[in-house]
Amino acid sequence: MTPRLRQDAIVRTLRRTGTSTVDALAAEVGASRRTVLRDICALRDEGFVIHSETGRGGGLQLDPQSVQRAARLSVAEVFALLISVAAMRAAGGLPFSGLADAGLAKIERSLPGDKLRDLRRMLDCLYVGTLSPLQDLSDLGAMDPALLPAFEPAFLECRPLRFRYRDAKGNETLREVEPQAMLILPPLWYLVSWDPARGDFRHFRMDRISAPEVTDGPTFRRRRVRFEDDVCPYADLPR
Amino acid sequence: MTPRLRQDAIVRTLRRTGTSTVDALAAEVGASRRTVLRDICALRDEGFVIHSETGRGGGLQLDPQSVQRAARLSVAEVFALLISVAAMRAAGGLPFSGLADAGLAKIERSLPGDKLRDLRRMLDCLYVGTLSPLQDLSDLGAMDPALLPAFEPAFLECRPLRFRYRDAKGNETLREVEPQAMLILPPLWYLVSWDPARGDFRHFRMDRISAPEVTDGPTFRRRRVRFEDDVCPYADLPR
DNA sequence: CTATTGGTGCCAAAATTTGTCACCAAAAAT
DNA sequence: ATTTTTGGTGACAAATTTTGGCACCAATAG
Repeated sequence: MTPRLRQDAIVRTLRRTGTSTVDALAAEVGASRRTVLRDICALRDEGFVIHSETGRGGGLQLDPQSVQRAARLSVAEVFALLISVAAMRAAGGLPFSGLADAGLAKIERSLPGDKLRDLRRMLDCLYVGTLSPLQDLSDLGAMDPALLPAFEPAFLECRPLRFRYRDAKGNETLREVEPQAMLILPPLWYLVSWDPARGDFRHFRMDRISAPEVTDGPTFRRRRVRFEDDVCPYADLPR
Repeated sequence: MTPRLRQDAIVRTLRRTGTSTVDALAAEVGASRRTVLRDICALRDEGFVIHSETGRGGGLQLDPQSVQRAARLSVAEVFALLISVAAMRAAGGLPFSGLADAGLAKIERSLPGDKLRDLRRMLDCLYVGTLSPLQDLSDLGAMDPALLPAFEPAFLECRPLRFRYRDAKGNETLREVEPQAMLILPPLWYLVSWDPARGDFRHFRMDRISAPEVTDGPTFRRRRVRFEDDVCPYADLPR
């Protein structure tokens, strides 16, 4: 009898009997009192609420509401969580990143096949690198608060995005591009876009974008993006 | 690495790569060929449909329609995910942070009351601020790779932590403190600790800590931490 | 005070998991 | 036809995890 199976048996018994003592459970599942207590502990760690009362007439009781409602996340939500973990890792050590990955793995694994395909397609649009071109923090501007509300739907729904861009020399231009991917070179975020007017890819630092607007033009198709050397799609990173 | 985690990693890799050989999987998850084959066997027993083909160009392939199961996250895992989202927000705009928060909210809601209280208590140990004291990226050192494996259990289990600390002037001292909280002032991470020898709180920049060790001393109790002005517990932030 | 019941720490025994090695079978390349 | 690549099996010792047993604490009810 594996630990996992025994724990399932304990949950089932508790659901059936309502209240039960540790010793009764031990007899039921054919394990020692000590092992059952350890299992109770493990189940509580996993989120089951198990009330306990000492003394005569006491025992263990499983809160019927604690049956974990599976958190059903949308693909975009899982993607968003992945982004933040990926970005933090790229920025250097992230405390508890191992645990965060374990959690994400569980979530990913709970996604049905078709949603997983969607997620993978989105992950192909996320690139991370470690070498930041930025050496002086004072050069890091604030992101236009209007950017995210426009960028997010444009990126998710493959709609062209129009904005003003201020390049390194301070020149401002008006752009209308297809947001194809995101590149993270901490602490900078880049929008990797296909520029139809120029027939080529262009990178835009997100903190230099202003007055963004989702156009009502037709949706575009995703293209294969190419980078050099130390930049790789997040999906290909070993985890 | 426990069998369960390794099997999760194998499923993720197979989903990511489409087709993969046993040896590639073994290298990826850092286990022997034999172990991977055993894991494949176990996964098949659990209901995953994994096609295989011998000979050149052969390999393993996971049927994308394979089972899904509810994601049961532990409190520590949820905490870890929260940290990375919190850190990214603090570092400035995070694309899709709204979605990430929505996802986290769903996960949180799926946690039963008890575990939610635990999570809240952990969140009280997480502080974020926006003003970084750092203006020159060259001053940002690399975190000691040994830090996280020592810090994480010390923080989670309330065990004292011993380490060498190099202050701003370059002086090295040996410390033994109680890790009470984490403070994020991107891109810096601080360990907020109670120093029993000095009877006061002290902040330590994580990238200046070296040779960390969890002591086998008694566990400590969490204390109320106080900060000024623009630093607040993550739990108090509107979300 | 005593009996009952949950809960923890510790340690050695038991069970399981893992790595290594030899070897088989099928398919593709030569 | 032979070699190479790739999945798969069996066996056994080493490493790791799980388990049982024990002593003991805390709370509660009679």
